[in-house]
Parts: sequence; structure tokens; C-alpha cells
Amino acid sequence: MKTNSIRSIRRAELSKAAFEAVVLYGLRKATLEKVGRIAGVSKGVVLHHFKDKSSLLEAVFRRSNSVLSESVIELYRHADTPYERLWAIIIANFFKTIFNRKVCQAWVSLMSEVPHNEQCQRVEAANHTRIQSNLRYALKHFLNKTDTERTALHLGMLIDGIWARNGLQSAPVLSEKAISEMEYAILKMLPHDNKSIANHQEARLKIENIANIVLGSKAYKEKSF
Amino acid sequence: MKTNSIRSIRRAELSKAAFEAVVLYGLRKATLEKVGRIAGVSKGVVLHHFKDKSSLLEAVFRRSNSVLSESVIELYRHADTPYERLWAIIIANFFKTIFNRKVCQAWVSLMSEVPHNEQCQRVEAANHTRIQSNLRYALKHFLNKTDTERTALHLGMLIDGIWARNGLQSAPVLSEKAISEMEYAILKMLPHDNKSIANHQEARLKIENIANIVLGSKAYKEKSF
DNA sequence: TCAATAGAATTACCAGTAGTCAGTTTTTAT
DNA sequence: ATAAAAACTGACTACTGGTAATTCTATTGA
Repeated sequence: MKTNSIRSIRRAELSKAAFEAVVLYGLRKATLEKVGRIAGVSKGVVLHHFKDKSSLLEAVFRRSNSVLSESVIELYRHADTPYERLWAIIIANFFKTIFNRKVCQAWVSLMSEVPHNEQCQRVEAANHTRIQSNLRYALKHFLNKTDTERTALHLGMLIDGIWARNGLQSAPVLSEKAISEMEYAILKMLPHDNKSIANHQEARLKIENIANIVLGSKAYKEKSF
Repeated sequence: MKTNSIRSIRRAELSKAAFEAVVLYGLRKATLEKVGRIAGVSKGVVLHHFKDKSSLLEAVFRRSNSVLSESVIELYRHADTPYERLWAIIIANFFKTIFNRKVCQAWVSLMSEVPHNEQCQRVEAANHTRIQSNLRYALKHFLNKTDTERTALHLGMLIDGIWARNGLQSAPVLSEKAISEMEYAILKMLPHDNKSIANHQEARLKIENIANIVLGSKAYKEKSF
């Protein structure tokens, strides 16, 4: 349907504009009129496509989560070994085009919508489940069942923690710093001998190269923030 | 001055009420009138004591940080060994009276104020520095300088991550679960033999007992949330 | 003791802000 | 071509943050 498509295009434009407004003004001061102004339409249009501000923010939240998760999926597709899968998750989460202060600030702002917005809670729950499942699948080749479970949770929270830090702190966290932080954690959590460390480094380099090509591509960037 | 003291009492009451409002309605819907109603006064009074909403939220943010940090300080006072200091930090951060879903939800909500509120940024920076310093001081007996640095950051982000999870997730995170998560991390990060594990368990028990007495006391609770 | 005064609280008010609704234009399907 | 449906507009309401003028209350100093 064309009508349906127009609607979904508008909704996409508007949630992008709303994200922009949150970046610029923060959640509390991102008004519907500012969102409209950024999108080049009147406030009324915003409310024509979203029943209220909460549902607009839900769309923004959903969108930013999917931008991130799509980059994970994209890299995951090219990962052939458990090490590569692990690195795909990490590199995708901290790739330069995505992991920057502005985006992290907006992410932190949007977090605050979750506790009192049931839809956001569902999105967040689904997202968390997916990341955990990805991590478990990558980790289970190295660890027993309970350790896999704990380590997946641990690494997941570390990813969130680094994102939060980058949003809260005045000095930005560099992409390389974040990745090296994750690497340090992995080395501590996973059993390792010389051979596995070599595999691990090799996997990292491979995924980094793929990331530069795939996530750095023009086609990908325009889907991004 | 009595007048000054009245003012500071009012400010404390009002920021407590504002915290309550954020718990009940979320940041976006915690209006000044609701804050006033909770405190049993009119909206005007709120603005008489705080120049605007941002500075009210700053006070709320400052207050919730200090409630938490005071419990750390309180336990820290009773810690005599590095292990005990480490446990003091962990137990204080996840003690039952403080670490519950409502408080964590409010904490997550308040986070979103940070990126666009310079004062909150300063409070958050100071807070982060303090926690890092506590952690470093506890860890430096087990690790070399660079490992101390990394591990302190790592554990700090893990604490934040668990708090965030408890605020975002619909099912609450239990205090014991959070603490056992931290314990697992510590066991992975710190070098350990049988003797150190024994010390470590002993330290944990001691601090837990002290926490039940000190943080569980009536005098302490009324200072709390 | 009691006027002066500073600060606490209330009130009326203003400029936005979310959200509704009735009505108009544009698009789509037949 | 035209009827139906969807996109859009603008005016309106109720509420919110913030200001300012006003009233109330308590201390203080002569």
C-alpha cells in the first residue's frame, strides 16, 4: 500500500527528528513543536502520526535500538567462529559511527522513559534478551553452562555501563578505549592459552576489517543516526 | 541563622518530595505541582526555594547520590582490610533498603537529566571519581597499578550496570543476586588461592553483619529514601 | 512593647506545551 | 470522474514552568 508506506516514511522521519531533538535539547525539553520544526512540519503532523508523546518516544527508542542491533546482525553474518561472533558483538556496539557522545547522551536520556512506559519496557526486554542470546551463543564454546550465563550477563552489563559512562561523562570515551576495556574483561573471563589468544587476536582483526568495510559504507551510514 | 535553617529544611523536604514524584510519575511527568502536593504545599513554594525545575532536580540528584555514598562511607569506616573495604563498597551499593526497583527506576530517570544539566554533570563526575578512588584503594593490594585502574573502572561500571538493569527490567533484581554477580566478577578479576578465598569469605560475612546493624538501624533508615 | 523588616507562602498571571477536534486538502481505488 | 480514505491544518482547551505582586509570619532592635 502506498498510503501505508507514506505513513511509515513519515513516522521514520519524525522519529529521526525526535531523536535529533533529544540529542539537542534533552528529553525534558524536546517539545513536539521542536520535533516538528526539525522535520519541517507543524506540531499537528507529529500528533497525526503518533497518538501522543509517549508513543513518539517509544518509536525513537525502538529505532535507536534497532540501528544498533542491525549493525550487530550485519557483523554477525560475517562471523564464522565463536571468537569472531564475540568480537562482532563488541565491535558493532562500539563502532565509531555509532558510539559517540551525542548518541550515548540521547541513549541515556531515553533510558529514563523506560520505567514508566510499558511499550519501551517491552522493547528494552526484547533487546536485552537478544543481546544475551547472542552473547551466550558466542560464549558457550569457551565456558560451561553456568559460567556462560553469568559471563553473558556480565559482558552485557559492561557494554551498557560503557555506553552510560560515555553519555554521562563530560570527556568522551574513545571507541578504542571502550573496545580495549571489553578485551580486558574477556581475557579475564575466558580461559586462555597461547593458542586461544592468537585465535582471539586474529578474529578481532578480521571483524574490525569487515566492520570498516560494511558499517563504514555509505549505504549503511544513511540508515544510521 | 534560624531562617537559613528553615530554608535548608524546606529544601530537603522538597527534594525528598521531588524524588518521590519521580518515583511515582517518572521524570517527564513529575510536575512542580505534584511535587508541591506531595510535600503538602503549593507549587509556588517549590519555586520560592528552587530557582527552577533544573535546580530542583539537581538537588534531587545530589541527594540520592549522597544517600548512597553515605552508606558506603558508613561501612567503609568499619572495614580494616582491603577485602573488607572491597566488600564495604559492594554491600553498601546493594543493601536491601537502598537497592530496590523503585529507587533504581528513579535513579535511571534522573540519569537523563545529566547530559543537559551542567550541575548534575559535576555531581556525577565527583561521585564517579569518589567511587573509583574507593575501589582503587581497595584493589591496589591485590593488583599492579594498571590492573588496579582497569579493574576499578570495570567494577564501577558493573555496579552501574546492575543498578540500571534493576531500573529498566520489569522483574526486580534481588540484592543477593546482585552481590553474587559482583562476587563472581571479583573472583575472575583478582588473583586468588585457597587462603585468599577464605579471607575473602570471612571479610564478606563481617561486612554483611555490620551492614545489617548499621544500615539497618532506625536512625539510618530515616536518612534514607 | 511594638513598629520595621526579612523571609515564607499564596495568588494571579503569562508564555509555552500536550493533546483534541472540526474542517480542508490531497491521495487512492474503483 | 468520483467516492472514500488518508494527510494535513489551525483553532481551541487544560495544564505546566516560571514571574511578580501581595499577603502572612516571625524575629529583632529601639
